[in-house]
Amino acid sequence: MSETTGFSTLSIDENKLIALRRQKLHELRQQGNAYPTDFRRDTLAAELHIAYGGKDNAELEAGSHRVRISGRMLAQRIMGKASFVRLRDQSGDIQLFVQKSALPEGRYEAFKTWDLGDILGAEGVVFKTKTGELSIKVDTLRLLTKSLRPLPEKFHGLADQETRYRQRYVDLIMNEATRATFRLRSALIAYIREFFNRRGFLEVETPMMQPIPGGAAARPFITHHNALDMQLYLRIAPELYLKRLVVGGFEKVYEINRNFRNEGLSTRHNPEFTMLEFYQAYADYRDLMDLTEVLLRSMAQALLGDTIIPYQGERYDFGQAFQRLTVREAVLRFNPAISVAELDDFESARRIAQGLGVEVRPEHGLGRVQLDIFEQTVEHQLRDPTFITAYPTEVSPLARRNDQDPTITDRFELFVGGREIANGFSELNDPEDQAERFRKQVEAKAAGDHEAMHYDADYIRALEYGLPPAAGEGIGIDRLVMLFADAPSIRDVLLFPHLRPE
RNA sequence: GGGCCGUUAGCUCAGCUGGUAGAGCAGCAGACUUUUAAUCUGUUGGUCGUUGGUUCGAAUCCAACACGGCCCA
Repeated sequence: MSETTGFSTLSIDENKLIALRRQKLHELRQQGNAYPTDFRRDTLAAELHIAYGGKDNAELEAGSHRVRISGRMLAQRIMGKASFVRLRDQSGDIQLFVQKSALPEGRYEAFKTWDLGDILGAEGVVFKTKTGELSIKVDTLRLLTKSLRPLPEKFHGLADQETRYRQRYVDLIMNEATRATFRLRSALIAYIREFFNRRGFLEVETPMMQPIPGGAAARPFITHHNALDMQLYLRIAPELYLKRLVVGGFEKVYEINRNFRNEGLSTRHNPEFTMLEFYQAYADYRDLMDLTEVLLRSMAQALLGDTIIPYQGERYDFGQAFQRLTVREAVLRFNPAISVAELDDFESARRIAQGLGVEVRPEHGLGRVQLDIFEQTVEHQLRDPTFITAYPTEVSPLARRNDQDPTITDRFELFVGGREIANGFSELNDPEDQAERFRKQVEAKAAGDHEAMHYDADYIRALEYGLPPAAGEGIGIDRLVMLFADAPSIRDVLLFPHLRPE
C-alpha cells in the first residue's frame, strides 16, 4: 500500500505510461520548442502510392524523389541501427525507413525514445524495400507533437463500443472502418447537395431556435434567451419556415441540418439528428416519390457502385421501381387473416388493434387505428424500398387532403429494411383548412398529447398570401447513412453520439 | 420503463465448485541495418465499475446503484 501513495496526487486515469511520456515532454521543453509549427509537408501518403506504387525500386532510385511528409506514428519496428515506422496522415499510411547512419548525430537515439502516437515530420527519398513496400528513406526526422496517452493495442485495436463512442478521436485513429463510415457520410451529403443544386434547388438555412416549434409531432427541447427574456425551442423540423420561403417565391428550396427531439435514445434515435428537407412548387407527392427513387438509386450507384445495398446480411434492391402501396393495401397484403370489411369497420379494426397491444384512445378515428395496425404488423416487414401512401388526415396535420377521400392525405413514407427513411406529401396550402387543423392539434395538446402541434399564426398569415401548389419531403440522413454504411446503430454514423455522462 | 448480457493492467482478453490476479500487445532495460502483429532475453504494471451484504476468507456468491450492449415498449 505504501508503494502506491506516491501516485495519489495523479488524476484518476494517469498511470505510469502517461507519467513517463510526460517526463519525455518535460525534457523536450527543456531542449527548446516542444510544439514546433514550422514543419511543412509537400506530399500526402496516398499521393505517393499513386505516383510511385507502380514503379520498381530501380526506377525509384534512379529518380531520387525527395518528399516531406508528416503524420502519426502508428508502428515502430526498431533494430539496432535501422528502423521501420508506419506513419499515417489523412490520406493513408506510408512506411518510413529510418537509418542511424543517414541521420545527424544523436537523432537516431532520440527517435528510439519517441512513442507510438507521436506526430512526426520526415523528409527523404522514395524507394521500395526488398519486400516491395513503398517507403521513404529518411534523412530528416522531427517530433512535431508528443502524444502523452498510449494508443490501444496494435492488433485488436479499439474494440470497446463505449470508448469508441466517447473517445471518437481514438476510434478514428485506430479503426479504418470508422474512418470509412464518416467519409461515406460526407460523400453522401455532398451527393445530395449536388443532386439538388443541379436541379435548381436553393440551399437555405432556417432557424434552429424557434419561438414556436412546428413541422412535426415531437416534444421539443426548451431553452431560454436571456436578453429577450423569452423561451425558445430547439427546432423539431424546419418545415414551416421552408414553406414560408416557397410563399416568398423561392420555389425550390432545401435544407440539410439538425433537428432536436426530446425523446429516448436507441439504436435508431439520437436526440439531435440530421434531416434533409426539400420543397418544390408546382409538384405533388407523386413527383417527389419519383424524385426520391432517382435520388436514392443514383446515390447508391455513385457511392457504392451498385443499386443493390447489402445491409446486415440482407440485400435491398434500389435498382427496380419501388413498390407503392396504400396503408390499407399494405395491411391487407401482410395480414391475410384480416378482411377488407374488418379493416374498414371501426369497431372490428379497433379490436384488431387492441389485440396487437395498441392503446386506442377514444378520440382516435378509423384512419389512426388502421395506421396503428400497419405499424404493428407491416412496417418491420418492408425490406426492399417501399412507398406507403394514403396516410390518415388525423395524423397528417400539414398534408393536403386527397381530392376523392378527405379522410386521407396525399402523403407517403418510404421504408427500407423495416425502417422509415423518408416522409413526404403534397402541401396543405389552404390557410383555412390549415388553421382548422392547428386548432385540432391545440385541442389534442390540451387533452394531454405532448407531441401535438402549436398554433402558428404567422404561418397561417404566410399561407394567406398564397402558397403555390407544392410538395415537400424530409429524409433522415443518419438512417440513410446507416443503410449505406451497413451500420447497425445510429451511433455508428454519428461522430459524437449522445451518451450519458461518464 | 422492462428483460437478458457485459464492466479485471494503457489495449485485447483468461481467471472453474469462494482461498487473496494472469496472458498477449504496449511500456521499461538489453541485442539486432530491409521489417510487416518483426524477432530474441530480462522486466515493471491492478481501487477486479461503485456501494453494501453473506463468509474465517469475495474478481468469483447475493442485493442495490452507475455506465454500456442487445431485445422489447
